[in-house]
Amino acid sequence: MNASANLDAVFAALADPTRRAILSRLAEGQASVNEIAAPFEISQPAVSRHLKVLERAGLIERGVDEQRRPARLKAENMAAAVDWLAEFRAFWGASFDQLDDVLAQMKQAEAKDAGHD
Amino acid sequence: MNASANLDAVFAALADPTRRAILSRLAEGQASVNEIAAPFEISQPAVSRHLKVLERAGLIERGVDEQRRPARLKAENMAAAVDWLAEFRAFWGASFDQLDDVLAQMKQAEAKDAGHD
DNA sequence: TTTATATATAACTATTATGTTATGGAACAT
DNA sequence: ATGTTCCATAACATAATAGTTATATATAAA
Repeated sequence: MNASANLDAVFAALADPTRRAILSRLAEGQASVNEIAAPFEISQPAVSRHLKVLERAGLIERGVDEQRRPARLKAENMAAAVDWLAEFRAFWGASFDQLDDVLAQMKQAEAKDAGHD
Repeated sequence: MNASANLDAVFAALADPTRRAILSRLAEGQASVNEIAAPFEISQPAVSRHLKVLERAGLIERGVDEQRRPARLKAENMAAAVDWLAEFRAFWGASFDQLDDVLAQMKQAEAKDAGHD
């Protein structure tokens, strides 16, 4: 609901390398918990909890497939994060005039939940 | 040094609303610790520690001005964060074909430290 | 030299995060 | 019915985070 609290959750979720790796994995397609956990050395419950963090941040969605609870990417909140970071594009050292256009499109496309911090 | 560890620090730093507000403040120009602390209800030591977190994440630099240690924005690592997030632009729901061009420019502009993740 | 200002650090507390192992429960297979 | 697979949750240990107050340090001013 609160945009700032949402950004808290999104950035906090992205701060963990395991969770970023999970998101990269999900960019290739949805996957079950065991499929997601396979490449990591941590336990399955630990992965389940990472998935819960990602879900609370709105970065993934869960589904139902027999016993499985596949996770799939839901990247809109990444756009919100980029949107916040875009405030600082003038400080990135390069010329990002075009980015303004892109962000304008983004705001239009996201006209669903407008307000942002 | 390590790009992934760097992203850990950057995203973790961005996960706190006080720190995001500090960065927004610094986008208007460098400021001393007391100037930065003024709008907040937390103590000065707390602000000093937030600044240390931002500095370790490479998001600010400190200067010297008599007794003051002014902080100023250093946004390159924000670009690194956006760069990572850009992997997922295809999932943002809109068409961001132009973003590819922007990112290409970004990579060129950042030809200083190339490797990411 | 003493005092004031600006900031950092130390010591402490409370909360949150991340991992573990053990176990529970749902859905499927036999 | 029983076992197997898949996942979640409970209970716990440890570490990191974020805040506090008290104090130290550096520079400037009187």
